[in-house]
Amino acid sequence: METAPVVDLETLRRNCANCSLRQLCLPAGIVASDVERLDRVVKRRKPVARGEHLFRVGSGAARIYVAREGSFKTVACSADGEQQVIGFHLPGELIGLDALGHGQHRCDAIALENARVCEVPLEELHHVAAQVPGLQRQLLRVIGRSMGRDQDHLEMMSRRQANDRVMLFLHSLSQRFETLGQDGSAFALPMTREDIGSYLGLVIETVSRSFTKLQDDGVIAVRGRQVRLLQQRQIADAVHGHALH
Amino acid sequence: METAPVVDLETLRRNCANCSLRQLCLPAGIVASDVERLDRVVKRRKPVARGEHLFRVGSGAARIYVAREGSFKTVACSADGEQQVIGFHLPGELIGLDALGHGQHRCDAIALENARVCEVPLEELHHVAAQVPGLQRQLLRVIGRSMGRDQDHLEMMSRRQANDRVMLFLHSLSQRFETLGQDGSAFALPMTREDIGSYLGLVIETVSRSFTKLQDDGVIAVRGRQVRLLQQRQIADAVHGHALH
DNA sequence: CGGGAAATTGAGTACGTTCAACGTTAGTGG
DNA sequence: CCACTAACGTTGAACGTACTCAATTTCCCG
Repeated sequence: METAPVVDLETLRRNCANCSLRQLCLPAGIVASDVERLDRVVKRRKPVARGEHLFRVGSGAARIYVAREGSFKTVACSADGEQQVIGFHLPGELIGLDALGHGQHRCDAIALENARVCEVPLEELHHVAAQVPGLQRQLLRVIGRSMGRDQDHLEMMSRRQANDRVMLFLHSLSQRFETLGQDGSAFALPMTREDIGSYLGLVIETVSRSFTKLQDDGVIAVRGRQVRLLQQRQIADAVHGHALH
Repeated sequence: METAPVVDLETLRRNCANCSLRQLCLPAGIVASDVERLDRVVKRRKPVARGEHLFRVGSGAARIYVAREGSFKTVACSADGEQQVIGFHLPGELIGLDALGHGQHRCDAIALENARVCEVPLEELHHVAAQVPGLQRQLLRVIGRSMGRDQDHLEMMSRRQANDRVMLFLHSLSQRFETLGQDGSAFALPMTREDIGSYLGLVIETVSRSFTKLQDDGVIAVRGRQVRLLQQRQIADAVHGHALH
């Protein structure tokens, strides 16, 4: 138990109105009084440790989550136990939308680092959204952005050359870090090479070789999980299909 | 121009309450009086001819569409003009969600056959959804199903073997036809081999060879676009990862 | 019936996978 | 604080599958 003043500070620091992700999250574009109503249905969950599951395949979809600190991966499991990483979720990005369709999660969500999430009960969100017109729109916008990232993923998978896939991947991450107000040209990968390989449909060795190749070509600098994009122009060109050969 | 009685029949046949797709579409689970309110904002569009665009990259996202008769493909265009089929849309399935995120369509939508769509202005849908709680939920369910199909697509792309991709593709189509109340074990592909190849990340020759191989193995029977699934068990096994070797 | 697109088939090549060995990093306990 | 260990990552050589290029056949629509 804590004394009253401390609780207040904690509350203040933690609610939507004061969240650094506010612009990216559900409250964006909603007037202060309505943010308060939204805030009341958002549960702050205790931290999720690295490697811990946020939810699992088959569990009900009573809530959606927003990564608040730390990033997550979602992993689809075939019946035979083969796994595939289908998404990475940086702070401000929604997790758990996969269950909207049939009420059951189709994938596992696992924390890539020690993380923290906001938890939004769907039923209560519906109630608030019905009363706050802007929230409904914003919910669809956020869902739409999530679908856009899925489409980006698909575009990566459709590239024939492993190098192109990796460049697209780095470009996508770069943009998302910049959206978070961080440096998009130098960042730490929160995931392993194995995760990247699974996400891109490549084996780990190929990912490793691609990183090495891109470094040799002077396009990026890699050291472990630390990455710097040296020739953003070249990467952007590859993204737009003007291949380098 | 038509005489009054004919118009009435047309109207009756065309509105949501009498649509054969009702169970799959936005009205599902909404009481009759509310269906009427939804119905009032749904515009029936004049038929879309085979090969015609429903919308194009960059156009605003004022509306979403539901395929009513005939199917569609959505095609993403890289800046260099390279195209990739990112989705097929059978009757009852939503088209145009790709613009929810940023208000602009990221792909072209093209009719694969002479088709007909329902057109739903987003702004008006928001209004009705705010008043009809069930509609909001149903909209999210339909969106969720659409995301589920995207995830299925991704799972196809992640398969290493071309045969597996094609089998997953046929399985997915089969299920969707059955949802429509049609025969899931024998159907006509609405799209070309080229479309299939683009969708699966394979060249057209590989798609052709896979069809031939699957036919030689007795798994399917193909003749042009007419397909029959002979060993659904084997296909289901492949889908679940128990490869055939 | 003719023309053009769609689909099939064949041979050679390129790229990523597989299998295997080695290096490196980070987290743990003595 | 350092040694130890296991997970993570890199590099190399041989192989296999899908791609490329090219020729031919089938199908569909006017």
